[in-house]
Amino acid sequence: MQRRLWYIKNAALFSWLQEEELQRLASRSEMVTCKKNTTFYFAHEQSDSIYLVKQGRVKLTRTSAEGREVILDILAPGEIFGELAVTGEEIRTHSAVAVDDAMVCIITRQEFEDLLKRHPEMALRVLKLVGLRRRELEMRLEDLIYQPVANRLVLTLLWQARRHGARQADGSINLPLSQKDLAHLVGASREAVADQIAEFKKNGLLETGYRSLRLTNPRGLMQILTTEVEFDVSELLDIEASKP
Amino acid sequence: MQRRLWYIKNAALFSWLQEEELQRLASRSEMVTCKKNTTFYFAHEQSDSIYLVKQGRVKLTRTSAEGREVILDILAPGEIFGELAVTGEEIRTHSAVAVDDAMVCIITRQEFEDLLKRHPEMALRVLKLVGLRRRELEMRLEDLIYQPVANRLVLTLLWQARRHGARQADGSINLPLSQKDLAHLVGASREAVADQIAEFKKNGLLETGYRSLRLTNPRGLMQILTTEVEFDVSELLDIEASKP
DNA sequence: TCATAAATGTAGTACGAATTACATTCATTT
DNA sequence: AAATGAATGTAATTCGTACTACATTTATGA
Repeated sequence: MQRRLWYIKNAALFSWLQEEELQRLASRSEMVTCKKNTTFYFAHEQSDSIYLVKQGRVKLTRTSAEGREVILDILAPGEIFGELAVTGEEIRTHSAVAVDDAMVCIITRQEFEDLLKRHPEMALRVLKLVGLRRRELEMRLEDLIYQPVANRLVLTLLWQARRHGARQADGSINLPLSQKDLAHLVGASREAVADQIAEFKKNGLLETGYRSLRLTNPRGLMQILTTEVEFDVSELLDIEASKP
Repeated sequence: MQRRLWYIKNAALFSWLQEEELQRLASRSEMVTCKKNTTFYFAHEQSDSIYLVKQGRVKLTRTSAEGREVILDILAPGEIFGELAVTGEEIRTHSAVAVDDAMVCIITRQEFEDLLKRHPEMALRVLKLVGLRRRELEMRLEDLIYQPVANRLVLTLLWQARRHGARQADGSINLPLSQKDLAHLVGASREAVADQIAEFKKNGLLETGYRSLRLTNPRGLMQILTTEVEFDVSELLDIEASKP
């Protein structure tokens, strides 16, 4: 219970609430452990709860009838999902898979809606969240239409690096991602992604591991874009933004 | 002023407000005419207002640095856009073009935020709107990755038919859309779309006109999908759902 | 009303990326 | 510790669709 409180308090969406509300949420929420690689949130089920990631990473996916997967996002502790339940979504359109052993906190939609009623500011915050994710999607849609796999891959790598990358002392960034997941994030075949990775490796931009990558030269990866693409990606990599 | 009030009252997002609020909105909003094919809302500008379409159709687009266009949506009277301004968007990511001679109503973000504060329920409604559009985007993202142009085109035609199609007495549906716009909605080249249209025409599924299409057999178009795709699209065409 | 620009129709070519097919390496489990 | 399955690396082939290039039709406005 104390841990639950701690986790809720540390989620950006809830941190601003008064102690009393936090207590209430903590006491009314459910805490669940999810073993690595298990799906614990299923599309086509009733959209009746909101989830908060407490430990481990969680992969949000859409799976087509033919079994083809799109990864919408990979969430880190402190992030929430399932929030579409309060936007009129009756039936879930996503599934969620634990990428690592994970822990999530489940808040019923009812409870969350009550919270929204008590704190109108919360609706604003959820609105910002949904809006932000929508803008991200619009960007990906555009890239998907107009960018070749190489560019999309770079964008995805930098995006993921920013969200989950572990910065090493030497400036390289570790990314715990399989090529398959990467492909589903990029919207390309696993092989096409592997080919590109091999290419980048040859050019000294990254090193490969089992279910992981190591970006040894993130800045170099960025160059690939700026020569072929016109938009500003510097915000994707906010590392060492002010170096001599 | 009376007309402004009438228009606002007839927008789903505002219709539930009390007369007093409607009056207030009407008096504080600005009404603007936009000639056909003019852009009147620009990406990269400050996100400082919300728009309501009153007359004509409005095309919402994203344009890349290289000038490539994606059409996010085509709006009809009563629909709003620019609502991302209240989701933390500082700078607009869309542009808006009048497809026909159009009229729009402009509400400042400040005014809209005040409205949100006075009516917490409004935040919920905007949330639903943004959430709905996000879900639509996710669907398109998936289609873009896994569906060939033919299927995406059919889906787009049925989607647009539902939103803007003028049903004729004989059951056919008129779609006022150029092939170029269609291509930008589908996420394909103009030529690829033209080829598919020619194919559908040959099979008696539609007829072509200048800047317009006529779906003579919407149900037949749907068949194309159900044989090759697995998901349920019947909701896209809610016409004659209950026929003998 | 004629000129100009935009939209449409079609065909050929080129290219990117999916698909198919394995061989190899690595992790997990019993 | 061996066995099984997953992840990776790579190559050959096929396929879809973008690109290029016009010819034709239709609208628009000078």
